[in-house]
Amino acid sequence: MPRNREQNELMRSQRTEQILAASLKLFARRGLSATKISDIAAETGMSQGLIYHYYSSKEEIYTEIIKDAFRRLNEAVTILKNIQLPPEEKIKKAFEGLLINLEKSDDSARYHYLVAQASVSDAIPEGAKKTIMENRDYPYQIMEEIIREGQEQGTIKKYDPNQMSVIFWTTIKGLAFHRAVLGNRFKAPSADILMEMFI
Amino acid sequence: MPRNREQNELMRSQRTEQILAASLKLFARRGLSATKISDIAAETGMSQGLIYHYYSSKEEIYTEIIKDAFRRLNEAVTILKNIQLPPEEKIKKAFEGLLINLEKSDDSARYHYLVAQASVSDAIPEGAKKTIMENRDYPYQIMEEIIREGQEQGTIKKYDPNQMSVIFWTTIKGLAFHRAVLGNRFKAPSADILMEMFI
DNA sequence: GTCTATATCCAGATAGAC
DNA sequence: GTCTATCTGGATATAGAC
Repeated sequence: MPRNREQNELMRSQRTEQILAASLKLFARRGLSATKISDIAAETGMSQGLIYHYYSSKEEIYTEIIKDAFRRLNEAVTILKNIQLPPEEKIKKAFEGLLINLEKSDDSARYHYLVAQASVSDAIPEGAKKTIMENRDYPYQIMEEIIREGQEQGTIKKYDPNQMSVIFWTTIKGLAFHRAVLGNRFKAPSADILMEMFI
Repeated sequence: MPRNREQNELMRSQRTEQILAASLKLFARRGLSATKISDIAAETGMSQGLIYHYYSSKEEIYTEIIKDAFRRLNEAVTILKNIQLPPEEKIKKAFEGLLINLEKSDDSARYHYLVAQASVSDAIPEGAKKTIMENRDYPYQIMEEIIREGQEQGTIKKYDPNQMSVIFWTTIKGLAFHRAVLGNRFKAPSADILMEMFI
């Protein structure tokens, strides 16, 4: 009994989802080059050959995941930028949202950590490198703008806004790290502690 | 003209130094498995064969570097533990010392970042894994003790000391990350911003 | 779409000359 | 101690059957 077009597309998207999810997990834990296609196959329960039916190389999978990571991050950052709240509350909301995600979602921490790793490494595919170059400054810029605005209004401490933005994001990356080490034993710290640096 | 024993030992230690330095740089940037022995050879200017004269495998080099990293870190932490200063000033000194090192020394950031990476990865040699397991809690414990003491004396803010210790170290790791990305364009933030969380 | 079998290539490690 | 040449294993990617 032949499948129709919708069924085929559904299957295809399910398969690619599985591959991407398994690969994210493995790449975050072992890195690109220590992750074997056979690992991805084992993790998804597919054969090695079948992986190649959907992606032409390990690098292509990796690049796809990096793009996904920035899609998610940029979306969240843009929402933050546009939301109607005073600057100091934006920062609080951002911390809280990020920390909650970090605590409850394995994948959230994995994305953060993978991007961090990929940003440092020069042993990554060209496509991934390009995506990183094009996107990496955006979150820092937006946070810096928010901080500047708050400082003008007198609600945010008057340290160098660029430094403060760097601290905001490196704190998150550091915690994502820690989460990656501890797995779901990780308990996110209170956002209040972090907010002491800003208000 | 034959060399005497001291000259041989000097040469040996110079060679191993070179290999370790080059490997630290490469491992931090690309990870263990993406770093080839031929890369290390090229970076040191030695032949591939010569590397094997000093180390029996890539894993052995890696394990050695991880041990070095903890030797240095533990030494610094122990000094901090024993130095005669009130708790809040210990924390300040610790931040300042770590930030200055991060800014001026490539290797300092590399060690931090490499340990972070190694702590997450399960694709590392057994020996390295063991070293990490045995040492990773020590810095967190000491910092937590210092914080507890300061809280009893009323000089440090009264958030959960365990969370505060985690934040202390993850902040450093996050900044080491950032340093690894930016290289020597990195400008360390003021320790005062970070101290806002503690005093 | 999916699997098994296989070709190819490349990195790790060794051998042996100097 | 150092180099070049080589062996070997394992991972990527392909081919072809079902």
